[in-house]
Amino acid sequence: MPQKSFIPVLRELARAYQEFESFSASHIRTLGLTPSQFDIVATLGNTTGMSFKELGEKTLITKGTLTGVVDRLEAKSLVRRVASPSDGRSQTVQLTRKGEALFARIFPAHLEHVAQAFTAFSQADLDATATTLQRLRETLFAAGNK
Amino acid sequence: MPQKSFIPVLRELARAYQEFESFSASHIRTLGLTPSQFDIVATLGNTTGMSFKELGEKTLITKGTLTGVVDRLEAKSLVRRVASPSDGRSQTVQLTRKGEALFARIFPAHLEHVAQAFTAFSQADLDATATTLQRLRETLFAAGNK
DNA sequence: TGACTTTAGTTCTAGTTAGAACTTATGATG
DNA sequence: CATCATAAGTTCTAACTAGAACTAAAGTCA
Repeated sequence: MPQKSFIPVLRELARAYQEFESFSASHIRTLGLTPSQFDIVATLGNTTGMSFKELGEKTLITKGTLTGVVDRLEAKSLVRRVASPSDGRSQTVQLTRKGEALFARIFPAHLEHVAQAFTAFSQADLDATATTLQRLRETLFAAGNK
Repeated sequence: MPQKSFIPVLRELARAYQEFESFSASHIRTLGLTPSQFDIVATLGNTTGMSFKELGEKTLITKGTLTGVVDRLEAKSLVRRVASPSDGRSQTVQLTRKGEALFARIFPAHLEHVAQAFTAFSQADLDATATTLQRLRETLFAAGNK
């Protein structure tokens, strides 16, 4: 490994991520949700629901946190918990009618908002960037699990 | 902007960042600090101290949060607040003797830990990745401020 | 079947987080 | 100099966060 040249990579990774987060979050808040709540609604949209486990894997929210986020969405009548028929430990989380309506209204709007950030990127740029990030992620994953 | 091809970029960005965070944070916790506390100690190391404003810019921690993090480091006697002589509103945050000793002990150790994640990257890879991330960050920044 | 282990989700804790309102000090402008 | 706007930190609130301990339900295997 060459000296400490990985430090700029980490600095830029953190800055890029936080720049995106703040850009995205400020729009999401105007839609009446927190970023985590939006993630859950967006993930459940156009599905028949999924378990906490699956929802956590897709949104990168750990299970302890997820319980609370789903609680608050349930309090807003946007999602519901349904006991799994096949597994007595498992809950299926689904959008309610109201949740589906919200999803239909805000998800395209948010995508449109985020898309504006990428007007300067060509298709080739996007592909190359995704590939670079994927390699970085895989490297970090391997390091964390060895 | 070409369709929705920016979505994989965002997914990989979030996953890479979180992978790094969890890899880094689990090591930091074994050293007795939280990630935010470590960031502050690492930023203050080998300096004569800096204001909350400067500390916030370097660590990406917003001022409201920073007050609490510094409070807890002060409670551990790792940093101290010193009133700025030139600006009555400003506080300078410095490592104490104990904070400097901690910095000297854990900062190199953590760098070493993180370096292990990058053994598969050549110098050219690192440079290219940093450049890609920098461009992404600048694009997102421009979008957030227009 | 019975004992053991694993898994799904909840609960609890300490800490972080952003944003907004607030206090005090500084700077700018007439 | 007086007024007004800006800037630095603090405080407050609601929510998220990871991790660890816990409960209950499956799965494993002898």
